[in-house]
Amino acid sequence: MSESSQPVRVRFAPSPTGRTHLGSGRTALYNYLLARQTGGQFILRIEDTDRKRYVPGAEDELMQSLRWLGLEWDEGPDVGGPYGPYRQTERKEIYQKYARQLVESGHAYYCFCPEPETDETDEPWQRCQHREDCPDRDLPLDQADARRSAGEEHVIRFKMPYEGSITVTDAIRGDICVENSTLDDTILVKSNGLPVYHLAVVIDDHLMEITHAIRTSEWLPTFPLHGHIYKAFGWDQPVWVHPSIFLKPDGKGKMSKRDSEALSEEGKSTFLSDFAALGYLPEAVVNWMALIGWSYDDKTEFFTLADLIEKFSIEKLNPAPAAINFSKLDHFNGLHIRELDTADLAARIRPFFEQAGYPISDDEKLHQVADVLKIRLGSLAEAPEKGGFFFEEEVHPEPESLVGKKMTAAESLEMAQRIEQIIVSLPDFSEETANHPLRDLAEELGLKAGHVFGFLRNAITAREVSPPIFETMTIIGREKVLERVEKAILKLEKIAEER
RNA sequence: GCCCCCAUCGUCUAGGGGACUAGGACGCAGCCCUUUCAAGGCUAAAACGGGAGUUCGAAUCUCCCUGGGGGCACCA
Repeated sequence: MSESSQPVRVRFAPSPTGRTHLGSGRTALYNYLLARQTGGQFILRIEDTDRKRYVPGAEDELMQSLRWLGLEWDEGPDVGGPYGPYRQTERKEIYQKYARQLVESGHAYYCFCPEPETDETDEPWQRCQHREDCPDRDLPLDQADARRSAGEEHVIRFKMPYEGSITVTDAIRGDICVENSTLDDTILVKSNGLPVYHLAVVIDDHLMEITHAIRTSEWLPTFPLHGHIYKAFGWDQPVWVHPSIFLKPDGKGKMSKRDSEALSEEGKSTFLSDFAALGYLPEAVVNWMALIGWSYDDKTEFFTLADLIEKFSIEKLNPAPAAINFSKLDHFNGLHIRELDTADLAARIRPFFEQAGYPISDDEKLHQVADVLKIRLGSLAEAPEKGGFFFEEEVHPEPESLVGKKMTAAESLEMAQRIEQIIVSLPDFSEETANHPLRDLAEELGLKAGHVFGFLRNAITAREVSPPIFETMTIIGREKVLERVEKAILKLEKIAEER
């Protein structure tokens, strides 16, 4: 509770180049938590300066995903705010003005070198690194301006000092010192006039008065460059925080497109917009991803968003890369499902039943089903599979499943008939009234209670596993129970005859 | 190849010189509960990468090695 008790201004700044990933979700989450914890602002900024990779619709998908997680932003392209515009392509003039300032102060230069052939060098490090070999690096500004106004194509490059070193500071790693000789004259403004990330991020963070910049450790290699740009402008830097990246479940490298595709084939995903359909609660996803690279103490793992807002701290961020673990997500999903109140759960499983072809008309029944399913659901998507029979008009058990273990069909038939009699004869049908008579029946016939209940389970649900049979029968109702038991008896009669 | 980051059970982690016979969680195995399945409870197996230092004392500090990860675009 040191620096973070002052209201922060943080931003989540994705580029709309594809679907939103789990890793982005976590970065957004951490930003959000810090903002809410300190009463500061959470800003959404769209970094869309790469027109080639721009994907229409990505921005909508992104915003929907963040809102699904519950991460509402205070300023952004759709909600506006006093520091807009919040879409970088709409800030082009701003960048050009500051880039020019950098050139005039001698920290950057116009470079007229043609773009190198996109030669098929597989190794990125073999490409032109553009340092001493650039003839334009020390071109007098008036000459450069003349060539520009003559329409000559150019970019603006940062003029990296040949000597010396720079130290930048990451909140979770400490100081990072790099020799300038290992750095490049990186392009700041492309020939189309749009800035690259390195320039835009510095200018925007400064102008938007960002106090804490949280981004993944992929940015560590270019962090020193950003330090140089800040220095060139003479601006103060925000507190930099670089949570480490997520590794694939096997811990070998970060997720690639191929990996994502492989995951979706096993019914998993790292795309935020997939989790809802897979039956995951946003509460669980939030809990899960918060804990990949961050921890609170040595025992607490269950967190709501509100808990996280209260407990999150930069100090407890782990600098090491972390593998994602889907079984842990399943675990958290189960925990959060069980935390839901029944009406809430009912509302959340309803679409899954409907999508599976079970039209739900009886709200009271849905509520009862939700109640009984609550401790059995690892995911909302399992609801139809585990409770679909509650909504089926008829059920079709395998005849053989009605024959008890180590019992003959005739014995099973007799048992079934006696069960039916009991259910019919009861003045009032409930667990209290039916339990003992049914158990007594088992004893009388020299059977185990499991035989009786097993038969009922198969007859009524047409499956081997179900919620406890009395709860199940109560929901289905005595009338329907009897109907299904009678049908089961018919099947048993048939089997018994054939033998 | 060059630069940067990192290093505790299979995985996520607690730990920041003595409280460590290294704790928790997931998963896994067993047991209990039990009409099935779960949920819940209990138990087990499971880790400080290696080597030098510093220190009375190192999982904790330093260095080297090894290993892992990231980056090296007119992408972010």
